[in-house]
Amino acid sequence: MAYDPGAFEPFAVTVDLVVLTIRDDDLCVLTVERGEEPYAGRRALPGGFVLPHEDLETAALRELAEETGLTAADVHLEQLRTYGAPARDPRMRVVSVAHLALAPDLPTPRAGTDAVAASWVPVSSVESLAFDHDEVLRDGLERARAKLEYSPLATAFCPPEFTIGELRRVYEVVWGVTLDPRNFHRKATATPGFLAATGERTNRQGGRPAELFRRGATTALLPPLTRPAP
Amino acid sequence: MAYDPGAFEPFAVTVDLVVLTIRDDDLCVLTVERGEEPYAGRRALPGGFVLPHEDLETAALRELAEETGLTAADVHLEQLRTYGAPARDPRMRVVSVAHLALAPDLPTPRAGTDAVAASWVPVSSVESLAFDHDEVLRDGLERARAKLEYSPLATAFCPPEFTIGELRRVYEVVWGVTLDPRNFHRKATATPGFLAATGERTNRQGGRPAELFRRGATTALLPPLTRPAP
DNA sequence: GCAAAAGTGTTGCCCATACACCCATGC
DNA sequence: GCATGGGTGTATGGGCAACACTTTTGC
Repeated sequence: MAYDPGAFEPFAVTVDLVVLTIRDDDLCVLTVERGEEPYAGRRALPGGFVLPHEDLETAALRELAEETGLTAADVHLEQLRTYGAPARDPRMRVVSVAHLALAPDLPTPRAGTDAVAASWVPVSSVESLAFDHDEVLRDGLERARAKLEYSPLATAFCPPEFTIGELRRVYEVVWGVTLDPRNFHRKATATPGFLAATGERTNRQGGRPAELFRRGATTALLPPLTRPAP
Repeated sequence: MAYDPGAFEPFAVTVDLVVLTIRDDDLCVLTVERGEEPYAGRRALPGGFVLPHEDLETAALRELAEETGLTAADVHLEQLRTYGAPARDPRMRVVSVAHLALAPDLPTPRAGTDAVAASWVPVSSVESLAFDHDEVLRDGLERARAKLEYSPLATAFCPPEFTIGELRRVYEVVWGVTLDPRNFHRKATATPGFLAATGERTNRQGGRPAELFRRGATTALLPPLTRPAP
């Protein structure tokens, strides 16, 4: 019965990454081009095998660093879901623990070592990824959209200091909606722990200089920022 | 790099189950007693190895049937999270895909084949489960509590036909709160797709006979049933 | 009648929306 | 001045908590 040693089948375990960022007011996902069969030439989500003594999250961070140069301090990373259909990889039995990462737009394109063909693709124009990665991406997007409502996750798309307008654009791009700037401002600043004022101002957006904020200490938004119906 | 065949370490992959039910107005979790080392004599969540050609969800359903006799039609089952710390099992590298199952109270105790020491334990009096199962249980409870708000999941704790009062008691027990019966009734019946009237009545609760409902067709509660603050 | 549970009506408050309006900058 | 984005004030409407009240059973 359970955990009878010796009676188990070996599996390969990988981590796959749904890395999202916002570039030019577009929600983008990191993809790599596959060089070998199966799915040679097709785009896929970045990922790789978990090493023998490595935690799952550590493996995800290592892959993320290899592909983007980003480290744990730069991104939000969380486990998404595990995919283990028997035939999802035609070569062998592979169970993949997918992770979701949210990153601010990178000024430097990429610092990766072996990220030969990695590139950001707007999620609206992604199609036919390798393996079951279309489904993984769908699940990741759904998770990200839902979590913006009740967690301060949107700040993960922003640089360390940001304006309310920049934060609002994150919500608008991820949700694909337009929000009232006045009401959004009131709501965001009124939610306790969401934002921490810096006292600084910037006029990088043009118009009247805006206050700069850092992310606050809370991990949950009470009350939540609700998504408009349709 | 990613998916280089031959360069992977074999892992054991298991499924673990957080099976919740409500017995005597108490939220209970299914546990088994371990017969062998490690953690011999300690209680643990039920689980076991994924078979070579088996889907993860299929494996979870098989384990669930072995322990409880419950089948897919009887329960709500969803993937919870995957646990893969290198030393979580001292014998070998094991990655466990935990699942959350919600079941109505079972009139028949258990129909399992090898469920020697399986038993329901109130979650308030669970302590020191084997492996990392305390953490798994905590995550499962948190998921269940959160999902009652925005999904019709509470009906999974009820028999096929139930009254509003029975449904309300599910919320009260899982959340550990008391709810206003009048407002709950209004809210539950007003949420589109949540409940389907049967036209039948029952007086099994005593007092004025209550209408019987079945679960409705929706998978999301709009608007959600919000949990009271503290 | 009395207790218990189901269900309805009503009221007042809070909060979200919509939008008028003012502020501070670049050009 | 004018355009652009930042930020505040305020009215209106819908939802929800609180609770009075009625209904229908068992004893």
